Amino acid sequence: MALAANLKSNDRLYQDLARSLLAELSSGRYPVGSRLPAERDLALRYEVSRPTVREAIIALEVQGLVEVRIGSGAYVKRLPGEEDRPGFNVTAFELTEARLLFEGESAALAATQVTDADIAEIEVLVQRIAEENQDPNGTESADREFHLAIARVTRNVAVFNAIERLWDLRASSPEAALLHEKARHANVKPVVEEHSAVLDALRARDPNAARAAMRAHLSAVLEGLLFATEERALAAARKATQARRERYARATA
Amino acid sequence: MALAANLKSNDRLYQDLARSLLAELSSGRYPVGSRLPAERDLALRYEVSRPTVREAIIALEVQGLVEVRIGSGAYVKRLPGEEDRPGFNVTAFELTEARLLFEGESAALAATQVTDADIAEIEVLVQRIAEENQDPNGTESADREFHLAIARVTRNVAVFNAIERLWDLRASSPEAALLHEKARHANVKPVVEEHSAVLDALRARDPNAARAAMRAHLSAVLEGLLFATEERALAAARKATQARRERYARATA
DNA sequence: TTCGGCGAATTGGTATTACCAGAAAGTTTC
DNA sequence: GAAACTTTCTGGTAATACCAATTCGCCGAA
Repeated sequence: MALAANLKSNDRLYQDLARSLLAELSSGRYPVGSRLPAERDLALRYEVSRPTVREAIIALEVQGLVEVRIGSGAYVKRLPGEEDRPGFNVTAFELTEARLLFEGESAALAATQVTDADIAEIEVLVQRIAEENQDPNGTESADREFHLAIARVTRNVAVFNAIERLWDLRASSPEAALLHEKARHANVKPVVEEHSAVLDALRARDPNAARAAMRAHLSAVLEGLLFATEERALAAARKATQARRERYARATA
Repeated sequence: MALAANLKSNDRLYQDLARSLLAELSSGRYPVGSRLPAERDLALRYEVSRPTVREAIIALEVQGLVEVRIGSGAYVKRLPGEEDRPGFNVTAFELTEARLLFEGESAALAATQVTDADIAEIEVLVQRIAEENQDPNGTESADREFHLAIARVTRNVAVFNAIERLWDLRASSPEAALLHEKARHANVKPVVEEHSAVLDALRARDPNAARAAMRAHLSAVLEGLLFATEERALAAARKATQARRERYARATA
């Protein structure tokens, strides 16, 4: 099996082969620590030459996915999905808490920098969320765009990138994506209202109001998240986050 | 020239060769857009076989450093030093402003989560700054450790990573490093006092005081930064940042 | 002179074969 | 049963050949 027919053949052979091997890693066929077939065997199986197999394996090696031991074989070092960048495995709660802190300040700074053109752009994004209500993916995208647009208004690349990164982490965390989807379903209207409140604060160029509105919005998201967590019977997780939430709410009240 | 003697030969040949090519890219011999010698030429020059040359080039290609065009050659796509992660070119002002916003919240959250053990650890770090006064690198390192320790106390990995990333960006920005070094020289004692103020707020478990102390500290850093910028006769930059600073100060007053 | 096209030279893409060195497993020997 | 040897398997590297895509110069036509 696994002949040349499996290869897409738009790229070079080694790239196709690397992609195929990547897919096999993702499929769980070769768990971390296991050994890949010998180069000669892979060459036979995929009907390519051994140099081509070596090129594909080197491509995986450079990416840190496999480790080649001379005379022994190529061993799986890391699975494709497991990013090596730190902070990949953050909980949905941590991500949203971080957004609550950072995006609140982002909104406050944005209120001091915002222009009329910015406001017009953000108005469109607020509308889009309401319009794309029917399509879950659509609202997800529009929601992201709204928050990133505000971060962009700060005119601070470091601030923008930090917040964008939080969204990227959320996208790459299956748990977070799942929880947010569950949490958002019944909440599209409140989200629009809360976004509008932030927009109003920006219009008024009032940083404190913008911070408060953004924090109120993300506090609501956090609440929804905890509710969704509870629904999924993650009782243990809820216990920990609940205590934490109360402690933080009590301290900042 | 450039015989096998250039290769370190501890690793596999393709790795040595890739390292040699990387060094040549860094040396500016092959600027972005230029073409590398043909595989056959490289094989002759480095006294290796063409498959080995191909493996090395593929290693560079996977890293996004070169782009191989069939029938044409391998072209330099990106230089080794130039990180492709976004936000690499942020100004020192942007970085410190972002820290002012984010680390203020980090300190506030930390004040709600801090334990006695955390406080003991941070006390040591505050002391180290005063002690390592003579060694610029030492104070730089101790300064970083202090701020990251507080971020760690939040128990929020997303928060910690975001702040750590800001420090990493600062380290990789020559301009920021230079400016901070100039700005810090006469300010070690104030820094220790400001850090102590943050520590006191943590001891009191007072998030609002912690936020205020951290923001005051980073505001002072920002002032020093602007002063250093001025000293370096970056009048134009100062004009932009000055106006920005005033607008933000006026709005949040 | 200029422009278009054709063809040779160059370059990367891939396959084949061969041999070496390190590692692992099996066998023999004590 | 354990140690030493031997066989076998594995990756590392080299050499060669041929194909396909590109490039570029030559040449002829306008």
